Amino acid sequence: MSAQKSSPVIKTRDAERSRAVILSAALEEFALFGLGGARIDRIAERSNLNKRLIYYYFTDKDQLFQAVLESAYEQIRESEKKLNLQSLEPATAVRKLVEFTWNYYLEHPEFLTLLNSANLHKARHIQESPNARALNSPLIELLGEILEKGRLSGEFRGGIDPVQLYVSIAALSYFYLSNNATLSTIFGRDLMSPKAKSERLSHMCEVILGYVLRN
Amino acid sequence: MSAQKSSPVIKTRDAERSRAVILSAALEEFALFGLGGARIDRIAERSNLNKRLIYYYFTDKDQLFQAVLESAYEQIRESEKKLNLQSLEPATAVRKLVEFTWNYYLEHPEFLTLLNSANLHKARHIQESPNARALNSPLIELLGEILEKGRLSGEFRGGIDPVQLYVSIAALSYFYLSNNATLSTIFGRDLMSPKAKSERLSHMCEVILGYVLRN
DNA sequence: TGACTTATTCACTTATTAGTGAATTATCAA
DNA sequence: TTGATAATTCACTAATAAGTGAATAAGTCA
Repeated sequence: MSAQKSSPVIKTRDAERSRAVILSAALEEFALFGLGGARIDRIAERSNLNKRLIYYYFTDKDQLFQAVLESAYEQIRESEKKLNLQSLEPATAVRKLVEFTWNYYLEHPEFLTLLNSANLHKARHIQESPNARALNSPLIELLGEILEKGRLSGEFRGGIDPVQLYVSIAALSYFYLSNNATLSTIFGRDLMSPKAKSERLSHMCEVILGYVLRN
Repeated sequence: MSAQKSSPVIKTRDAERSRAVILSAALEEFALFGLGGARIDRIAERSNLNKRLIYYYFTDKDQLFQAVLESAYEQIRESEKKLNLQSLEPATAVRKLVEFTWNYYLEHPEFLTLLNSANLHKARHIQESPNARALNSPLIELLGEILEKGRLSGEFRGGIDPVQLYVSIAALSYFYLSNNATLSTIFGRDLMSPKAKSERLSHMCEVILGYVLRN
C-alpha cells in the first residue's frame, strides 16, 4: 500500500506557483476550445491541480478567462516594448513593425483564438478588467511619431491615421493565421508551408510600404 | 379548453420549410455563441419547432453546424457572382471588390463569427463537407485576370499573387469588424460610428490601391 | 374513405459540467 | 512545538445538454 509514488510530483505548497500553473493551463484550454468549449475539469487535469483550487483562486470560469486575457495582453505589450522603433528610419521602423506582428502571432497562436473568444463575447471580459485601459498599446503614439517623421522627410504620404495603419498591419497577419484552416482548405493550398509563410511576409511588407511610401 | 389559439401558428406540414427555419435559427445561434456555446434547445425555441426535429433533419450538432456553414458560403458566393467585375477598368474593379467585401461583412456579421468557429475547429466541418471544393471562390481567377490586364496597361505593378491580394482585401475588413469589440475598447474609440466606418473604407481602398497601382 | 408514409411532438435518459461545503494538510510565526 | 492560517483535496449537488424511443397527427394517394 505504501508503494513509492510513481511520479515525482512536487508536493510543496506555493500559492504563486499554483496560480501561475492554473493560468497557463487555462490559456491552453481556452485557446484550444474557446470560452464556450473550455472545460474547468480539463484545466484542472492540465495543471495537475484540484479543480476546487481553480475556484479558490479565480472564483468562476469568466473571471478565469478574464485573468488569462489580461496576462496575454501583458505579454504582447511586454514584447512590443522591446521593439525600440524610435531609433530607426521611418520606413525601416514600419517594416519592422510588420515583421514583429507577424512573428508574434506565429509564435503565439493562442493569442489569436483567445482574442476571437473575447470578441465573440463582445469584449465583456476586457471591459470588466480594471487594467483594460492600461492595455492600450503605446505603439500607437510611437507609430504616429514615425509617420510624422516620414512625412516631414517627404518619404511618406501625409494624412495617415496611426490607428488605421496599426489595425491594418495587425489585420494582414491576424486574418491569414487565424483563418488559415478554412483558407487552406478552400484554396486547396497549404498556407503554412515555409515557402508560403515567407511569401506572405513579403507580400504584407509590400502592401504596407506601398501604401505609406509617397511613391 | 377549446379557447382560440393565442398565436396564429401555422400548422401545415412542410419539410422544406422546417429545414430552412431550423437552418436559419441555427445560423443565429451559432453566430451568437459559437459552436461550443450554442444550445440545441435554444435553436429549437428560436425556430418554434421541436428539438427532435433538428436531429431528424441534421443528425447531430456538428452536422447541423456543417450545414449552416455550407449555406453561409453558398450565400456569399451567390453575392460575389453578381459583382460583374470583368466589365470594369482594373483599378475600378479592385476598388469595387474592396467595397463589396466591406459591405458584405457589415451586412452579414454572422458570417464572421461562423468562420471563426469553423477555424477554431481547424476547418474540420468544411473538410468533411462534400461541397467544400465547390466553395472555392471563382473570384480568384477573375482577380488574376484583372491584375494581368492592369499590368499590361502599365497601371498595376507586376508579380501580384491573386490569392495573397484576395486574402489581404478580406483581412482588412474582416479583422476590423470581427475584432471591433476589443479594438474599440482598447483604443477607447467607437470604431462602428458612421464616420469611423467611412474612414475605414477610405483607408482600405488607399492601402490596396496604393499597393497595386504602379505608383 | 382508408391505408400509408412522413413530419412532428412528447417524455425521457445519460452524461457532463459549473460550482460548493467541509475536511485535511502544509507552512510559518511565535 | 504549537496554534493559526493559508493551500489543497475530496466528495458531492443541481442544473444543463445532447441525444433517443415511441407515440401521434397531417398529408397523400389508391
